[in-house]
Amino acid sequence: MAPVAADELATLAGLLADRSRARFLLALMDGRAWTAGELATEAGVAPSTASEHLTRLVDGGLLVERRQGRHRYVQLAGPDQARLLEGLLAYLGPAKPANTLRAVTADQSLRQGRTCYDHLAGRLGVAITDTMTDCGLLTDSCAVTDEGLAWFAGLGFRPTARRAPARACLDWTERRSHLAGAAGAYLCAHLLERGWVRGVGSGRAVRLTPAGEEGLRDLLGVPTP
Amino acid sequence: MAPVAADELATLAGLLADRSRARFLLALMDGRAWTAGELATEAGVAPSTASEHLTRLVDGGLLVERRQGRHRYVQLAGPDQARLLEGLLAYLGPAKPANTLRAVTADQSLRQGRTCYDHLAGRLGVAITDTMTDCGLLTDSCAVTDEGLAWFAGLGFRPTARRAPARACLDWTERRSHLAGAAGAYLCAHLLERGWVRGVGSGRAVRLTPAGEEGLRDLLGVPTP
DNA sequence: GATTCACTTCGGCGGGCGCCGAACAATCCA
DNA sequence: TGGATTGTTCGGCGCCCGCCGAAGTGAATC
Repeated sequence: MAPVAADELATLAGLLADRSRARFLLALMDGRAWTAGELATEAGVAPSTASEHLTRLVDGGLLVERRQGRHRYVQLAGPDQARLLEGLLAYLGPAKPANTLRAVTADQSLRQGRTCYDHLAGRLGVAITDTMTDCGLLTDSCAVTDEGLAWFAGLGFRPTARRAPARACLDWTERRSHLAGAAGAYLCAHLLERGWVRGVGSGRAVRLTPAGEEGLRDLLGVPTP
Repeated sequence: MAPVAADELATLAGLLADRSRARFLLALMDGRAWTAGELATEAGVAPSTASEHLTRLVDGGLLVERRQGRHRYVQLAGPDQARLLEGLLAYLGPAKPANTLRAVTADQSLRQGRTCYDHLAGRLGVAITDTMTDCGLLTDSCAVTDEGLAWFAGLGFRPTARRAPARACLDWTERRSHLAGAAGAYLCAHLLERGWVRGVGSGRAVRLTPAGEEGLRDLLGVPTP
């Protein structure tokens, strides 16, 4: 077969084939920008080591960087890169049971609800997606219906030509699909801004606030997940 | 973040992060079983080298092997593994333009039609999928409609609980979805068996035969792609 | 039973990769 | 201006990995 494709595949995989770089990428799955130092701490390596890794990831196109003062902010390059990682995580399947109390509770809250690059995932994400499907706002495969388009317009969402308004993203803890794409990102940002969803701890875990529970019930008739 | 997930990701990526192993996997994307020797020739490495690579891929769960006499047959472990590779190839995007005549023609026929693990892809695969969608046999997102279920039943297809009857697979040359899953695999096998689709050369490339053109026109009203 | 064939195991070679600490550069703050 | 903070570059260390050829195993063939 075409050796060129094999080389590209091997090169791409090589970028991910390192414990430290993998930890960077997993951390960056929250969609936020991290500084080089934060990532070094996160992965437990020296700043110099992290710096070299980041250069490789940026050169490889997986990350984009923004220099600001004496900080180097780095972020997933875009939805394509997030999708790539999601696909790999979905293949690896649900994380194995954790063995320390701290890890267990962190794991629990992560399963309960989290951000997945720029949209909601975990039980919360799946529950919202299910309810929207029941309401006829989404099709079974997470496409936005006409009714759904009107609903999103009511929230202030305006679809663009550049990015698909909605797509299904396979949830790696629930093994079910949840809403992703531009509409999913908008919804997530909207709920965070309204304070209906709030971050838990420093990671990607999020939870529904009491106000959010009520608000979503009004908006969709969603039961507490 | 959970270091365990990072380690698993890095380990998995490490399996793919080698030119020779990547060539093996790409070759095995045709869904057939290859012998160790064939793969060694394909990748241009010594048999001993290939043997070691195959052991790693089997241990890593990407491949399954079957010993038969003095041959070691090896094959993609299943649809999950094929999906994983499809996802990576889709990220890499359409292959860059080839620069030798032989490569160009091989590339052309591959784009025209090919098997993708166990179903049809390329222009042919997308064209068949599109026509089936137009006929109301599939939804926009490659789910089988009730009408489609009846149509497939007429072909002798019997859905099982173990595998989803249909799903969308992103075509890495067309950048469009085509039909995959159990129904896609059945259709591909069916067309090959009837002689409506035939392999071109030794790779994954396939083309529609005159009989197939006529037969599909009867069955679906499909124009020549 | 001897030969051939497909594959595996082993030893050894070379190269690349990940890691660190030390020195350096750039920026912010007092 | 001087010192603290942040990140980068460089040299060097050690390890792992991919590769090969030679020798070995086991099955098929004659």
